[in-house]
Amino acid sequence: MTRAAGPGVALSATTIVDRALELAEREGAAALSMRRLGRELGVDATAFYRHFRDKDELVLALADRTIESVLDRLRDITPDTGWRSALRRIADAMWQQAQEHPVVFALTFARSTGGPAERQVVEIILRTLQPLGLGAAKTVLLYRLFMDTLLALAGMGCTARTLPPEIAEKDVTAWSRVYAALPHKDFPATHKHAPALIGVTDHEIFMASVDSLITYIESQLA
Amino acid sequence: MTRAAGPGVALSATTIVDRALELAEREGAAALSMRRLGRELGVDATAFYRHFRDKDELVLALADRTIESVLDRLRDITPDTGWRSALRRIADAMWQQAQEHPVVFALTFARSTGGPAERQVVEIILRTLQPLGLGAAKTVLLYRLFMDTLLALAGMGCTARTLPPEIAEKDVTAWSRVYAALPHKDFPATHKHAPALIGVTDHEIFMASVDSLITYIESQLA
DNA sequence: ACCTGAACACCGTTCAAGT
DNA sequence: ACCTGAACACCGTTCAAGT
Repeated sequence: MTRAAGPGVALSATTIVDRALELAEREGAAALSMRRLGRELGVDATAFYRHFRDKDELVLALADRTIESVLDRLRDITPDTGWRSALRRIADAMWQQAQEHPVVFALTFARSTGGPAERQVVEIILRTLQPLGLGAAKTVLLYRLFMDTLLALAGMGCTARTLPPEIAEKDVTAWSRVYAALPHKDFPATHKHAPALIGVTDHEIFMASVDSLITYIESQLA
Repeated sequence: MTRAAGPGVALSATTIVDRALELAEREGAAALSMRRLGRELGVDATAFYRHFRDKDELVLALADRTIESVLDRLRDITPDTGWRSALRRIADAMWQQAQEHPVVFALTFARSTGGPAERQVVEIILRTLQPLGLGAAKTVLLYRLFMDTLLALAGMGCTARTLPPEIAEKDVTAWSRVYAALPHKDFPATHKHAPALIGVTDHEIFMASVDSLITYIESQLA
């Protein structure tokens, strides 16, 4: 019989999320189709609809699953952890999530799952900012600034890194092909800085952003 | 005859970009299909392939087209414009681009077009940062930090705003439905701040980010 | 030189039928 | 209660044929 995902393993939401996560990260977002996932699970493509309303619900479930590992990395943050270290640990955990699950991160960084893991992460970050005594309006603005900036930066990086191979190639080489070749005459600044620009890594930028955000929050304390 | 896009208007790359841009922004990314675009232009879906290699090349052409209006808004920046005002004008122009062409912005903010408009914008921003005398390494890092942060923030916003209607609805209401309803007992910080969090706008965040980036660049001058 | 249209190999999703 | 499989309404792209 070819019905189940394995001997004695009944199809369930958890099994589907497990396999879908592995499939997406292994073969890219394009491979995350119902027919492909059904093959992976040994069931018909449409069996899926007994467990999820639609594909988007699965994608959000994948996101919440990857947020669980973020949550694990934040467990040792206590009320005694300084807010700077706490924010750095949160940023680190987001960066790691993006590196480990770039396909799902690219698919969902602009979304809200509303799931259990996401809720807990939100609570932890708000608890970090709350004691700064900035007042409600400033606290929520800085929360959004911090979260949105880092989610967006990491998400943009994952989007670029997980483009279909042919397209990714073209994009990555845009700087070395076109920008490095621009003439000094009309593009003096680009001509001068293109070589160095190619060398800047996403991680450097992300870390500079964390520094910049922490500096900005400090400036708001006065 | 139904061959041409209009009386005397032959099919050309420019005509295709015009119509595709209008179609995408009017009806969303899902409407930007070859068959739909062909109908719009009054030609067969596959006539397109006489003018572009593939759909991705069209998408990048749409991006470069929307960057032209950014360029127009930066024309009055001169060597005499202070770097702070210049960066603010650049940020404003990017924000406007995102508001006017959210669908194309969402599709391409993580990409490099390598096109003529993009090249000129890059040159203008590098010319703004170059005179600060930060040295090559710091100049390129701050260039990437400034550009990537603002592109990513605006792009994430456009992605959220241009989701298919059913999905967008679910996402937008996640905060008001789930977060505002979390109990004080387990989620005291979220319970307290959820109402205010719902009210923070993308534009406030974007402007706070511009402030934060300029402050950070200032701190690097010392 | 450029466009057509059939065709290929895919999508997400619905629904009646099976067990 | 859950899964199957045909079917529907789509995709992007290729290629031989038309003009």
